[in-house]
Amino acid sequence: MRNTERVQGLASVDNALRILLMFQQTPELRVTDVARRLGVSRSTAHRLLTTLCGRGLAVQDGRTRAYVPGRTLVDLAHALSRRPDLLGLLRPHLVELCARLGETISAQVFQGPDVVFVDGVEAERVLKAGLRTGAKMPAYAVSGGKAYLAELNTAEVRALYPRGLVKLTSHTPGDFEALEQELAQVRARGYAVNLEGTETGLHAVGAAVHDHAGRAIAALAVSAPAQRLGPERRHEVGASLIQAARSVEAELGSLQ
Amino acid sequence: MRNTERVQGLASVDNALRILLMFQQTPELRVTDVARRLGVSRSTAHRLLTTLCGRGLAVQDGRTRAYVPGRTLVDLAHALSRRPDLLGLLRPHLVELCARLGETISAQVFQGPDVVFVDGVEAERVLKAGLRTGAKMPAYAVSGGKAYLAELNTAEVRALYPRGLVKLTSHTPGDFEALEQELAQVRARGYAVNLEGTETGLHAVGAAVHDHAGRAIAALAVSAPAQRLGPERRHEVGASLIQAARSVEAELGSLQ
DNA sequence: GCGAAGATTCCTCTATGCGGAACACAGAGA
DNA sequence: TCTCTGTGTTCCGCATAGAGGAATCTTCGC
Repeated sequence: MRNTERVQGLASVDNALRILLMFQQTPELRVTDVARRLGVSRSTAHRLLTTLCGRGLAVQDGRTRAYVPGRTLVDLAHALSRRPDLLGLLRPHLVELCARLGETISAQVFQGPDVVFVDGVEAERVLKAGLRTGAKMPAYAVSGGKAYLAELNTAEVRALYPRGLVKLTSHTPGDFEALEQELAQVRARGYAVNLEGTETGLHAVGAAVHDHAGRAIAALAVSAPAQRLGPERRHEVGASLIQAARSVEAELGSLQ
Repeated sequence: MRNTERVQGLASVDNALRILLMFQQTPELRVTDVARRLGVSRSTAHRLLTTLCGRGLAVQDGRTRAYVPGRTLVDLAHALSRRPDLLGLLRPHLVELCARLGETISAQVFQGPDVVFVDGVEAERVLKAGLRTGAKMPAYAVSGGKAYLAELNTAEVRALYPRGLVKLTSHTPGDFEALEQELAQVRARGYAVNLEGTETGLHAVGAAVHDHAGRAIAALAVSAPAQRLGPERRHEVGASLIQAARSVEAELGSLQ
């Protein structure tokens, strides 16, 4: 495995999933192209493709020998799109916010001490924050996570990190005192900010989304190059995120 | 790997794909359930699920700890469903034929000497032929494949099987003489039949679908228990398949 | 608080997935 | 028609990636 692409979990499985995702941009895939893009041998690429064919997720065109998406893949998608869910509710808001604010926007959900990036829409500028969909990070290092932690009391926050905090950059809060100061500011402002907490040069603003019982269940976050997210802009973005969160919550409420 | 389920290609990849397909019937998956259904250990199931999460194809609900489909999976599906293709054209015909004839219907494409089952709709009766989507079989052993071979000349057919034919059941044609007799009948009738050629007790009828240049590019086939596909019924089904094939061809022609 | 069930982590082991090479196939050009 | 090149497929040997088991952690119900 000489591939330098980030691998999450099982490498063989990850490569097969990447082939599926290639179908979004490339309707027809060739063994040689797949091998090159994955950084694997042709025989490996062939094995992966034939495995996908075995479950009807891909099919080979007998004339051109290229591989195209199989019906089972589309059927799966149709079955899923019939189920409204939180992610489905969030999506149009992500799109609208990205268009209005001109910055990359992401949706995050909480998993114990971490947040997971579950969706996002990328800004269309050349210099922009990229998407982290699928990534998991400590909540205290991410704006959406801070918005969540601000709704817990001190003991609850400490219980999430029994071994203390680990700084990702020099700006990440490194102990509970620093984190509590930040969370107090989040509570006062209504939105959270993250100034180079996960990556140098990157700023972010986040606001929590609540369920009908008032518990934070997700967060909306805008991330951008630091020079584009000064104090005034952050306040403007924060207000937009809070407004969007309230809209999502209203839609969630109407589903109960 | 103690799993007895058919494995196509890489076992680890196949298991991950099966998890994706589980989302069609089961909106939320638990590690323990996935492990049981795949026949693997819980740690393996957990590894597979976290790999899916790494590419945004699944996401874990932080509160319930169950895994649900991720946005990337649905986005992929939506991107694919925006592309009309042969499979897309065939689908409504498969659904209509299945409803009208009351039997399992499948779409097959050709790959050299074989056919691949690329789509299908299963009859709603208790006793019925199952779907073979994803499976590859010798063309001479399958009704859709015979419909295709009937449009080749003798030399072309022989060139596809340089090592001769292999009987799958006692009814599969075992040499070129027997096969040519069958293909002559296909040409006379306009549709192909397969009487227990791949499985004892199973009969099938197939007809080829052509592109604008008149080349067979796919086949529609009805398969059913032998007692339900006597000579008269086969003729009726054959006529319906030919009619549907002509409709698909008209729609294909309108796309040129 | 306790026990049971389920999820996660980590270690060891081996068989599965990998790459390389040979072969098969297809197309283009002479 | 033949040759060459590019691409897809098959097969073999190898070692490491993936699997299972056990310990640990987490959650839930009583």
